[in-house]
Amino acid sequence: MKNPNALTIGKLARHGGVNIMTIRYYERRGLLPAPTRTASGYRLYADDAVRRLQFIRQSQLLGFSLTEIQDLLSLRMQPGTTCADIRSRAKEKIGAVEKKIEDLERIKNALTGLASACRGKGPTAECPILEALETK
Amino acid sequence: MKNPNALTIGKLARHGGVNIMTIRYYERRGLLPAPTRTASGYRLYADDAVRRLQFIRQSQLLGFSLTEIQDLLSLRMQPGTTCADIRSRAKEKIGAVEKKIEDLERIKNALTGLASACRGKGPTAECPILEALETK
DNA sequence: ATAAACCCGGTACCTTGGTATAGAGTCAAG
DNA sequence: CTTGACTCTATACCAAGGTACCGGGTTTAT
Repeated sequence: MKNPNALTIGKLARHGGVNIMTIRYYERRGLLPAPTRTASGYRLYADDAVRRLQFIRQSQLLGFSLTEIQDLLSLRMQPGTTCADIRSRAKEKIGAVEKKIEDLERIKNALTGLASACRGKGPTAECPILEALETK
Repeated sequence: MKNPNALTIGKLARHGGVNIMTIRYYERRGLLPAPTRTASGYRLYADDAVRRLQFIRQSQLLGFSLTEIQDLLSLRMQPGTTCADIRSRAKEKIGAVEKKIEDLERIKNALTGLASACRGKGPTAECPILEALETK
C-alpha cells in the first residue's frame, strides 16, 4: 500500500460505526468525497474520512438533516465563509427545535386533557376521548 | 339517489378538507370502510364518513400515526373494549411525546452551548462549532 | 347533444435515511 | 490453489403519508 493509513470501506465502516452501504450512500449524496481507488477499483480512504464521518454523525445527533449537513460542509469549504455564517445555521436550527418543542407541548397538553376527562370505566361508546376525536 | 345524504368521493373530500386520492388511500389502508357503489362503480358515502375523516385528522393532529389510528378504530369496534383501553393508548402517546420533548431539549441545549462558544468572528477554520462537530 | 367536470383502477412517484440483493470480480490465508 | 472474506456496480426495497398520471367511463349543465 502506498499510504500506510489507507482504509478499505469495511474498515472505515467499522471505525465509524456505520454500515458499508451507508458510506457508499453518503458518497452518492456528496457528503463524503470520492476516495482514491486501487487498480482493481477498491475505495481507499485516508484518515480524514473518519473525521468526516464523525462530523456527519454529530451533526445528525444535533438534528441536522443530511442536506443541511451538506450545506455546512460546503460552507466550510468556501473561502470567505465566516464563523458567523455557521453560527447562524446553528441559531436557525435552535429556532426550529424550539418550534417543534412547542408543538409537542401543545399535543401533550391536549392529550393530557383528554386522558383526565376519561374515568377509565365503561364501554367505548361513552369514551370522552373517542368522542373528542370525532367532534372537531 | 336512494340516500339523500350520499356523498361522492369529491364532495367527501371537500367536506373533510382532504384530497380525493387521500380518501382512496385511506380505504386501501383500511382506515375508511369501503362504501356502497352506484351501478357504474362510483363510491357513495354516508354522513358518518365525514365523522370518520374528522376522527382520523384529529388523531393525526395529536400525533397518532395512521397505524395507531387504525388500532384505535378497531379497538372501538371490538365488543368488550373499555374506555380504559383507549385511555391507555392516550397515555402511551403522552409518554412518547414527553420523550421526544426531552430529546429535543437536549439537542437545544447542546446547540445553544455551541452557538454561545462561537464569537461569530473569524474564518471557519477557527469555528468552535465546526471543531466540536468533528471532534467526537 | 356535447363539453366540462367528475370518477374509476392501476401504477408510479415523492421525501428521508438508509438497507438489501444479485452477480461479478478481488484479496488473503491455509 | 482453493476457499472465504471482501469489494464492486446497479437496482430494488423499507417506513409514512400521501400525490400524480394514465386511459378510460359517467354525469351534469348548457
